[in-house]
Amino acid sequence: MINGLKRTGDLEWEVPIGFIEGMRVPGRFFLSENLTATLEEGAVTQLANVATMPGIIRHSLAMPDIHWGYGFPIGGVAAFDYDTGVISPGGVGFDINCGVRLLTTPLTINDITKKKEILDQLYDAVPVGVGARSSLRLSPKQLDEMMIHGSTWAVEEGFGTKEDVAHCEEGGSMKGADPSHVSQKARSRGVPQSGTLGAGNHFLEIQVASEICDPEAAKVFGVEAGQICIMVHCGSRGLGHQVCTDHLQILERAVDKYHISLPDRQLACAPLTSPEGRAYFGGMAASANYAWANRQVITHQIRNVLAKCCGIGYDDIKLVYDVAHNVAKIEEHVVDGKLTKVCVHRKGATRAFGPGCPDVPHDYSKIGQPVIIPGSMGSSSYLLKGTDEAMMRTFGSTCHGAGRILSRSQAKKTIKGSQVRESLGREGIMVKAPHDGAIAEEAPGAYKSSSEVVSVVDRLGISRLVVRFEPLGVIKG
DNA sequence: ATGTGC
Repeated sequence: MINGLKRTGDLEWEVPIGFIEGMRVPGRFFLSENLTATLEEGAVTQLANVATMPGIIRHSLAMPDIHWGYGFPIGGVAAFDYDTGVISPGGVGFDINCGVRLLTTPLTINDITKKKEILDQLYDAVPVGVGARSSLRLSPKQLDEMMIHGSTWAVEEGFGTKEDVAHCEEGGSMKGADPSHVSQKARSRGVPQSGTLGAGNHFLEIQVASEICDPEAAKVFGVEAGQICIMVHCGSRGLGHQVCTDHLQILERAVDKYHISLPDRQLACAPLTSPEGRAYFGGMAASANYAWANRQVITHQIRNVLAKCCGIGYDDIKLVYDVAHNVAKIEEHVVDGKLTKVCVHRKGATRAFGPGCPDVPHDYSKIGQPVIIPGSMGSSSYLLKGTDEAMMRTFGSTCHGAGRILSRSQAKKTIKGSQVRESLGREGIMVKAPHDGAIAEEAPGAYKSSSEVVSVVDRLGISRLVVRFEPLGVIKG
């Protein structure tokens, strides 16, 4: 283990104040023995760097899928006091509201006799790849509405049902979205990319619910053993990326203006209550809503394909839930025994609100929020539930996925996409992608084990396992 | 992640 770290529990490590100069709070991260070898020194330094930022509360946190990112580590969670703290695009990531949703179908594995045909049709219906464009032709006014109202806009435009909206984090529509802080350049990227999947680790997968770990919660979430489910992982595409780029530039100047001292330029930030901080929040929330609407439009295309190919009704496909993995939110948490307004940055981390918390849908209120953790290509994905433990220890947060161990370029150098395709094929997993390079970058060997990551958060109790899913067919961007 | 990068 890296020098200077303190083990504080079975699965818990501390980065003590003094690890680097200027830390206001300790860092804390969660890892099992099996995962310690994957820990990068750079990611620990980033965790310590975040601990120097103004207004940070309690700890700079990282989940077991921690890895090196832009400024903040991926897998990072940091809460800042609303009145004295800052907001930082590095704490959210370039893909604002990169997130994932889980759909159930009335089908079982025996009903999937024409898997290739279904995948081909899904591939035709959902544009994938870098720079993918859709056939939607949004007017400037429609794009504004999409950014202000998110999923609600998409459903009003005919891309889903009212029940879908209720089963999204934030109702699929974050308050405070302000399209006036989304540049023309971002808008012009967003229009043709609405309703597209994107590239990298984004995917659309046909899965089967292979293990029910918590029958009561699974029943409430509407998932049964052997059921065919669909998982969609994508974000805000070029629009969110451009919003991040634009505001980083503004916030780099704000750092000097507000006399904020930072160990890394990539932590560019501004006070939450400053005009620059508010502007980023407004643009970020608009991008988050764009992403929720984007996943809703894709859901509509999926429903149409499955209705046609499998003879089921559009309404037979239910949305279990939709979570954000990259976003900053204004929330209230108990700090030193007092309910405190904070801005929680989750970057490659999932909200995991426990039973009875605000924003957990009515029908799930007794169980807690569904938490959706996608696996890397060809590996298991998971449905978990949020817990009281998460509310107390991690500002209601848990992990988001496997976490990379090989960079994209390293993966492409050492792994052949065609071989990955063949070996997955032997396991009965069909892969469709624009080119083999996309498969190599996302090969299972480029990632930590998602099951190990999920087992750590389950053992810690900051979320609890409900269902495990195995992939049958996957579309990669 | 991204109309991909020193």
